[in-house]
Amino acid sequence: MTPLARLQQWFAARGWKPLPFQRQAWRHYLAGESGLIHTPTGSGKTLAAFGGPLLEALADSGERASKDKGRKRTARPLRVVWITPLRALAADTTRALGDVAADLGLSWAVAQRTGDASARDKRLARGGKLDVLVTTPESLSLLLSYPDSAPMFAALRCVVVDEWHELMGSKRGIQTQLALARLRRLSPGMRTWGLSATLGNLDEACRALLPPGTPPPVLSAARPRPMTLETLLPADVVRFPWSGHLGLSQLAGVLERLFAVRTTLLFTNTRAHAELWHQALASVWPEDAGTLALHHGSLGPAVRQQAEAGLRDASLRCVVATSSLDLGVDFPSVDQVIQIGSPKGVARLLQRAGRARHRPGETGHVLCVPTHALELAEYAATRTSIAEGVVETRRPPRLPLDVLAQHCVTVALGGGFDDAALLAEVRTTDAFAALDDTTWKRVLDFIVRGGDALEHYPEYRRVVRDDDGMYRVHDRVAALRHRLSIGTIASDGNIAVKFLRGGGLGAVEEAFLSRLRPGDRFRFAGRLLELVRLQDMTAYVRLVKQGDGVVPRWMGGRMPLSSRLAAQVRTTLASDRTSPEMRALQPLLAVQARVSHVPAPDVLLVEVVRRRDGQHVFVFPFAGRRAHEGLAALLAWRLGQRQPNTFSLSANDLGFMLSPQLPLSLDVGQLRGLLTPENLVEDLTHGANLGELARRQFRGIARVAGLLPPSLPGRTPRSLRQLQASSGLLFDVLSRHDPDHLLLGLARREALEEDLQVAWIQTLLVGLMDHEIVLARPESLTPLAFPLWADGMRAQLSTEAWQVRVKRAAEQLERRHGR
DNA sequence: GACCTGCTGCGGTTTG
Repeated sequence: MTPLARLQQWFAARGWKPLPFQRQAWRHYLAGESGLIHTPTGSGKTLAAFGGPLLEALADSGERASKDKGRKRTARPLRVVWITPLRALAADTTRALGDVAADLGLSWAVAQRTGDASARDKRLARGGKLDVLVTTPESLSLLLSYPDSAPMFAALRCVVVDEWHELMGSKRGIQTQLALARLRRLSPGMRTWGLSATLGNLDEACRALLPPGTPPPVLSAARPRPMTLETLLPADVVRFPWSGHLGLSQLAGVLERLFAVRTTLLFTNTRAHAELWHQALASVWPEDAGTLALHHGSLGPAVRQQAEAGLRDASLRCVVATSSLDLGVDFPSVDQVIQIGSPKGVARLLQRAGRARHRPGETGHVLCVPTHALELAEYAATRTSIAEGVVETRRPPRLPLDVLAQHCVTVALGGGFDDAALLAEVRTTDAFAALDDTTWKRVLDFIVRGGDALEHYPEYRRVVRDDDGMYRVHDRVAALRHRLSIGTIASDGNIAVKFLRGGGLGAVEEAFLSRLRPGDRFRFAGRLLELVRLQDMTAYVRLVKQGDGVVPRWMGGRMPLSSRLAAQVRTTLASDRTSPEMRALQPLLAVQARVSHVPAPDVLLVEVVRRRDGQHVFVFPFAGRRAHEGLAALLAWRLGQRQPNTFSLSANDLGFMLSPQLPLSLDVGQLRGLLTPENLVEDLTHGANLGELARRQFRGIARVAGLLPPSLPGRTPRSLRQLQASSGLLFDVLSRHDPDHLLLGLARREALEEDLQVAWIQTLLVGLMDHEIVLARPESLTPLAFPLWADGMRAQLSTEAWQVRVKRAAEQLERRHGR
């Protein structure tokens, strides 16, 4: 039987037929090509990517069987490396790939090599007795840091990178690019196949992943599954909050929908919100409390695994989760997905909606629960974007030299490298294609000597150039420290939360816990806890039955609305009159139109309001929160240059607010002058305090580049304060003695590009040049301005004073608008 | 009567 017939037989035994994109993928694979498989639904992608290697192996084993008849099998080389971003996926994939191979009669050893892999698997991987290796980018780098790994990869046929859309936009993706270049060098015949969800820039995804050359095949799995987006409309939008994010006023409606089906995944945008929603649901939960669970990234593995197991065996009715459940193992028993608050992006909502059960022929569905009125427009805009196939892009970082430095030490450790050869290899990656000779020399100088400012510290002399010209690591301590700090994810300063008798619940930010005193209560992991003592970066707690407690606020990503979605919101506000959300929002938009203007494309709305608490200037570029923060700082700086003044700022996804201490008199002409793209970088550098932003960026960079000592296993982890101190010290030393240091330059560049989004602001300002500016002077806060004003007040006032102010303002508005 | 904007991800030990 031919290999293809064998594989088809395997499909037939399950009542399946190979899908067209799977057959295409196999054909390209057998022709020796690399490519990308793009599957909106995720179904069938594993077999699309794994079928090629299977067919090839089946053909080989047929040949070998006839040649080697009766002879003992010789050692087999590793054939496939499968990279996944999640350990949980590695375990699942290992099982799945092993099963298929075994079914087809291939006596393959399939094992995983991740941090939590079994000792047997690790031995197999290091010992070179494997056919298929499932791993993470970090573990792959670790393997490359061992000198005995090179022969192991010498006959590699294929690398599959799963969930490439997740990796490509981050430094983990860059680490992957560099590792792939290494593998291609060790095994020149190797193919690369990527698996990706829907993405706005598939071409870029290919460039970043695949070897340079002819345009690769990009295969799509069938047509996307139709998806419907439903909004839980508030009973009366006019009385619905104009501001706020938690949305507990919708609790009753949500509860009703929860019990209309068996199992629900309820997504919130922040960990604190997940805790609060879990608490609220638990207080009205009509059945056994054990059927409600919580899942977020600060919870310990045991707590999370319990929730995941409950989803797998369908014993849970509802899990309240954050992005920690966006990806990962599929839970076929989930019937319904609910999204609380803003979806923030098309891709994220699609991803979350896709977590609900896939039944053949059934459309996907997500129920959106607004937390304030304007989110209705976000939902309508998201639906339009989905219908038009507009999905966000992910941009790979350019020339991240910290990752390169780390990779060079890895390669030096894994048998050493020749300067010119490694440079050529590194330049085959998309990220470092433009790396110039000078910078390369400085990277080498950095890992060999520590650079000008650090050359007197022996711990920064990690790599040695030997007499034969090869760069190697000789020092055992340096080797250990390097392996301990491989990877690009920095997460420090968390305090473990543990019960007195063992059991760990997870980790909470140092800044939060260090404010509590023994005896204080807080809510975490869905429980009310009392702090007993704080010791060695661990908080020992005991369970409290009743009472009240604060919920930690974590510091994490900012989750701004994607710029694409923000722009769509403006279009929606201006022109969508038919969606249920926008019909519901009409009364509010009528207020907005009456007292000011409703924003429209090609129009920049500016509102100047005078209140008893001072003057407020609201600007609505609809560009996403990050850009608005930068723009607010820019305008404040430019205004301050004209006349000394002090401003308080606030920004959200739709616009920003400037509240000057001395009132301004603004006209359209002045606004134009303030919004000029000229001198942008310079003004932003001063206005947003780039130095401080760069200093903050530097901590992560220093860690990736190997300048910060890793905390040793089994020892008390270093506190955030210690880390900040050592990275701050380094930053100062370098700034003083080596101001041109390549990592300082990188920190400034990242602060400009990522924190401040200069490129995007530049595009925006150029675009605004031919927008009409509408300057309105409403007598009171408009529906658009209200959330910004409330935010700004919160920053200034205590919680209670803030509540009183917001309430009073809301009441005034209500009277004024005749509600 | 209207309040709770800060996500996710990984990683070492080796000489019994």
